[in-house]
Formats: sequence, structure tokens, C-alpha cells
Amino acid sequence: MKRSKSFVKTLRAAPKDESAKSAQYLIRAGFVHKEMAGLYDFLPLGLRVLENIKSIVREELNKIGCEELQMTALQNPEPWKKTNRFDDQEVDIWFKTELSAGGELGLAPTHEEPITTLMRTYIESYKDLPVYAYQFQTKFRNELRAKSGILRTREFLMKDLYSFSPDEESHEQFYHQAEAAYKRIYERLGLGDCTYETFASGGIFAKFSHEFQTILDVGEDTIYFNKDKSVVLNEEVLLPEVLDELGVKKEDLKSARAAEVGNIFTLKYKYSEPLGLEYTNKDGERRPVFMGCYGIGISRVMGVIAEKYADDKGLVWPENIAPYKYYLIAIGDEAEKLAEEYEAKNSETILYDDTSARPGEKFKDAELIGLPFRLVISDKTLADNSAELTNRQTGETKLIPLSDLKF
RNA sequence: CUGGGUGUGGCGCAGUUGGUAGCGCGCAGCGUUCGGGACGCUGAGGCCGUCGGUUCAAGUCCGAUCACCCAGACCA
Repeated sequence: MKRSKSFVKTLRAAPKDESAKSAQYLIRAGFVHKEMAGLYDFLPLGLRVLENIKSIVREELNKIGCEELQMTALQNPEPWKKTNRFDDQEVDIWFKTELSAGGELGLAPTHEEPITTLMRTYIESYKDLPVYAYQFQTKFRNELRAKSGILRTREFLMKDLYSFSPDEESHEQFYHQAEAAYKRIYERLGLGDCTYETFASGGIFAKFSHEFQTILDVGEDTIYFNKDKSVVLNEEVLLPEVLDELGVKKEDLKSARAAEVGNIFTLKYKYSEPLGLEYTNKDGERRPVFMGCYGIGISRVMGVIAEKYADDKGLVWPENIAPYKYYLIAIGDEAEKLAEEYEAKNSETILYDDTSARPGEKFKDAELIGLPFRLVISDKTLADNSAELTNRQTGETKLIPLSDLKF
């Protein structure tokens, strides 16, 4: 991609209404644009990051037998009324609207009710189970306070997976597979060494839910962990009986701020019962479907990664999710000619800064945008038949022969 | 929702006791520059968040309202 072809420009100054480092850089570097509090547009670069995150999540989920679909954001209130979750007293973050023909609609904050209802059409027999269905979907939550850029917004992209199993045993088996898949996902996203599976409140149907928490100063949660971090729990379950059960003592625990990047729940029959999702077992008996749900806030994860890796010069993207691999800068006519060729053949991995800006400005932009590598070719390097490759994360620079360049 | 703060060209800001709305960046043109956010000249761009009030006169004073930020509470 050539930068001159994009409508997006980098900004020199950070907007004053953002304080989170990630939000400032994401806006300055042109990954997102703020519409209003808690509402962000994803610009071309930002969208590519989102898509890369989605691809990793999709690959790992498909590996464990999950199937992708896409449901509607506009919601029929009926199923929600059956679980008493359309009531603003029960769920206070609804955005609601009306049909012009009359009748109320909700904008989905999550999808347990609709997908449970949907599955009534397809799940009839034990032979139809299990089902593992997920989607990447825009969720709407009327948060009292949006904050920290794309970390907590009112409209956001979420991956939500729902599991439908015949019984608890079968569910547990999948639940562990999902846990393992989540760990692989965070590993691939570059958050592996700072993300912990955490005990959190699970409501009345399971003792705990499990959250995946990434240690982060601007995170909204406080987590407690023991010395080797084998036991990590959310502050919300820091209770004497829980500590007993997990076999840890409060005085041995340390705390840290963290951002929730995933949450997996055993739902049991919470939704299948009121919504009548049943199947017939081998003995001809009608049984409720045993459910679980598994979320990852895709756009939040992007914010967490941005926040985690950014340094004083700008963003630093892990290679797996970077929008492009190389930021190409050419200095001099010969170099520009060569750069044109490279970009034409590798427009998906090279972001070529072919703008008329001076080199210094391009170097600053390269650092701000934070692609894994900066590639500079100039008359100087060409005289040597080489290009200069700089690693954004380590700052390490080396000259490599042009013949060794692989995009 | 509670407490605090802020609304003035695209972005960042200044604007005194009320008296013709300014600066920097960015943008356009010309010229010089060209490996770390260059420089000179010229120029375009603003109902000062909104509504109402006081006044000969309001960015400035008064009232209301909306929005945004931070901390906290909340987070099914």
C-alpha cells in the first residue's frame, strides 16, 4: 500500500480528550477516529489490525470444531423477556429503539437469548449435539462511562462463542478445550506472558467463571496472584471461602491492575430452560441443553496490545497482528524506482511512504505507526547493493543485501 | 450517577477591567531545501458548544442546557 493513496494522515499532536497512551497513539497514527465518547471508527490501518486479530481467533476456534455465523445486532425483545433480561432494572446497559410500524427493538449487548432461540430450530436430538457456534459481532452497551480509548466503548467488536452440549461431562470437556484455545490465542496475539486465566464470579450457575486478564496499568480490574502465578483471582472473588478453596492465603497474594481480554462461562441451563432449548436423548427423554459462553473483546484486545507495546515514540505491533510488516522509505530517485517495484509486488506486506515528506518526517511516522520493520533504501545503501532494516521493537538496525530481501 | 476539570479554524492553545478574534502546527501557491518532524514569502480557513438574559456593545458577565475528559461507583 502506498501512503499517498490513503485518505488517512498522521497527526503531530495528540487530541486533548484522550489520556490513555494507546488511544493517543491510535488516533495520531491514524488507526482510529473518535466519533464521540465510547464510539470509534476503525480506519484502514486499524481495520487491518482487527482483521488480523479475528483471523487468529477464527483459526484457533475452528481448530477445536467451532463454526462461524453472524447474527443480527437488532434484537427481538421476546426471548429477552422470557429470561427477564429486557428489563432495564435487570440489564441497565440496553440501547433500545422502535420500529416505525410500532414495537420495540433492542441493540444486542450480547447474544445468549437469540442464539439459544436460533438453536431451537436446529437442535432436536442428541445426534445434533454438540454445537459450538461463534460470531464476530458488534455489541452495544450503554455504559455509564466510556473510557481509555477503545478499551471500554459503547459499541465494540466481540467474538462470542456459545457451546451446546448434551450434559455436564461433555460440556466440561469442551470447556477445557476452549481454555486451551484461548491460551493459544493470547500467545499468538503477543499477550501470552502477561495474560492469566483468572477466577472470577460465575453467577449462580457455576462456582466461578474464568476471565483472561492482561496485566496493564490502565486496566479496570484488580487481580490477585500467588508467587508463581499458578492461582490468579479477580478482586471480586477475594473472599475467605474462595481463598480456602483455592488453597491460598491472602497475605501471600500480590495485586496488579489488569484488563479483561476474555471471559468464559458455564451457563448450564440458565438460558436453555426458560427459552425451551431441549433435545431428545437416546432413551427418548427430553433434556435441556447444557450451555457455555466464551467471549473475547476483539477491539479491546487491539487496545490492550497497543497499550502494552507502545513506547515513547509510538505504537509497536507484534508481527502477527501488524497491519503491514514493513514501513518502506526510499531516499533518492533510484531508490524510489526500486521502492515502487517492491510495493507493487508486495502491497499486502509493505506500507510504502511515497509521500513528499522529508526523510526525517517519514522516520517519525514509521515509529508512530509501529510496523515491525522499517526498510530504508537510499543511494547510500544502493551503492552497497543493500537496504537498511530496523526492528521497531528492539531498535536494532542492519544492512542486508537486496538479494536477500523477502517480503 | 457522585466529585473535579474543559468546550475558541482540521489539531494544540492564548484571549487582560466587556470595545474590530489571535498564535503554533497542519493546509494551498511560489522559491530554496531533502538520512531524523527544514526555511522564507504569500494565502485560505472561525455564528468563540447551544439557547436565553444583562448591556450602546458579550469569547469575556448572569441563567439554563448539551458535550467531552479524569477519579470513583457500576459492569448483566
